[in-house]
Amino acid sequence: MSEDADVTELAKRRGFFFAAAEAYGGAAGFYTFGPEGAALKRNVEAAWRDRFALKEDNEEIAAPTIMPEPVFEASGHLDTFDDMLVECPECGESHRADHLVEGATDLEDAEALEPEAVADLIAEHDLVCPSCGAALGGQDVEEFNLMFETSIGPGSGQPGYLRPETAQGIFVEFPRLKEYARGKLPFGVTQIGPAYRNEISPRRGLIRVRELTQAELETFIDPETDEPDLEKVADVELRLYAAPEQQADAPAEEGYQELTVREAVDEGVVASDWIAYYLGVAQEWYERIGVDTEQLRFRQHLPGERAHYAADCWDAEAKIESAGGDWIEIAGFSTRSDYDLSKHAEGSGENFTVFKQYDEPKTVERPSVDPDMATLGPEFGGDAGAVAAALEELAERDPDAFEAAEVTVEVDGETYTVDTEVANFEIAEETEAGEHIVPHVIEPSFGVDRTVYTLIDHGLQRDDLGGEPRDYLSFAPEMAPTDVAVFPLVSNHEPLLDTASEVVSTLRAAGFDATRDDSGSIGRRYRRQDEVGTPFCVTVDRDGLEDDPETVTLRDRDTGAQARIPTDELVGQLEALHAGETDFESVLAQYETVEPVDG
RNA sequence: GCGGAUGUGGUCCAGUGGUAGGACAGUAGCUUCCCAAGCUACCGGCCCGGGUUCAAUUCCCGGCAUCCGCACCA
Repeated sequence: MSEDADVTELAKRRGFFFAAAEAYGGAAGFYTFGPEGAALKRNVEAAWRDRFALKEDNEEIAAPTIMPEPVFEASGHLDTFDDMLVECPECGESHRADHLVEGATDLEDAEALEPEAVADLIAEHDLVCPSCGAALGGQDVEEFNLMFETSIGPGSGQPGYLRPETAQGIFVEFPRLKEYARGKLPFGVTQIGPAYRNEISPRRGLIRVRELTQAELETFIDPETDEPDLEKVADVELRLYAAPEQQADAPAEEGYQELTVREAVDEGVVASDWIAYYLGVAQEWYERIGVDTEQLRFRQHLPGERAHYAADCWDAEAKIESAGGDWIEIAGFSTRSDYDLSKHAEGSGENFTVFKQYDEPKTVERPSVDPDMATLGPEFGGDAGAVAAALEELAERDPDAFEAAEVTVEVDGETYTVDTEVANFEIAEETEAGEHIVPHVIEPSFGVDRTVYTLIDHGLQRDDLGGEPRDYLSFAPEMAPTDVAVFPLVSNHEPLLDTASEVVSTLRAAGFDATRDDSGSIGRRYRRQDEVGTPFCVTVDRDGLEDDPETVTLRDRDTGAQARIPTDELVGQLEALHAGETDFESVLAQYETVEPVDG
């Protein structure tokens, strides 16, 4: 992170990201990732997949981005994604109409009303503009649905929406996913992909966009028995900014609590063990991918801030210098309870439960009747069915009634008397092996684009090297768009060109994303790679060709230091560096170093 | 959506009622054996639409986009 370097300018010039469809004037809130940015994003996604799917033993799916309307009716997005705004005729400010009404009346869910009804309420209660005090009565209440609507199929078709979060694609498929998990909790399902929000006013480049990439994990648990393996992250240090501290009238820094995951749980700062667990996993992951942990914190949502589904929620926030030093949300960790699965069960009528086996089967006595319809039919005619049903109901409610010789039931005000024998009453012993429960959901949800932006912002450095200022991106080797660049020291000497080509081929065969550059001076080529964050450069020079065995120089991006290493040891060293098994210090200690010449 | 500012080669900027220049970047060549060197040449631009005008990149209107503030950000 560097104050005078411009992230947006670098991103455009070097192909990280830029406004989409600029040739046609563009559309706000849409960005294209250029070659460097797309590679960086791929690496972020791969690292996330490795940590949150592979290492956690969760399964990844790929659901459609468009779903039919009932999905979002059930999920609550159709209602709560609708913001009702009213504009002040005097000062022109817009306010949440539903919030104004809720503040002035007993209504708690004004959002569920029609806009016209809300406008009427505003007039009825003589509500005024909170900013300037002008009367708002008679102003139109406008509705903004933040979901992109489309229609499925020809003609008027079936209404559908682009998903506002990837999560719903997991929730609606729960009946299948639980089968795949063989009905056993806990299990987790991940998804990485785009989500769409028709923001009223996209701003600040990549930070608020209309199409974003989410990486989400839905962990399905039995809230009564399932515990996370807290030990794995118990000692990870977190910077926590809890709700009470945010409400205190003090600078943010004073409200921070630096606690380990274990301490956060023991002291009750983070109420849910599951959330604490994922905060720890996330902290480690952020360190791994190169987020500056000095610019990272976990902030608890204030009670009024939570999403419609969330019981408790913490955000990971990164401080972004290029966004004016603001803290921006880069991930959210929510306890969604059984909200989503219950809503989809209700909306679809399908089974969104899992069967929870008891440790010991329970034996219960269940009274039942099996009325002899051959007797009841002739006796009561068309009412026989209803009488049978009434007997069943009576058996559950009052089994003792069947101890008499006759039982009486009432159907539609009429009393029927039945011989107890005809009812075939008995008390059966039934064994219950378990019960059907709706799992609860713990959701870590990451914004991939914002993470990419954070890596660029935190990684961008400016220093002096060789007596000249330079900008470079200090990406972790695992994240860098290009793994290694190979240069012939000069471009007018055939053997150097040939050897450089061979080295590139060898590196590519070993799985590296290697690039080659022989245009311009060696210094210029180093700077080009520095600016896109390539961690290592290999230079083929004439001295090296004369060595036995042949050598090349290997340069470290951050320091410019160089080691002369045998060409056939290059792949091994780079693999170790890339995997974080060694660092450049060790490489320098192991080989002859090359003194850079200033100027 | 409101208010303000802005929109000129790839990038950052200057400038003009008679269609425009710099710096950096890029390409080719020469040079060059380790950190944005030099020389030569080249490539490349007035956001879009309408209006005023003999003539608009310039002035006016509208649109789109970007930045800042307000609101919004489930």
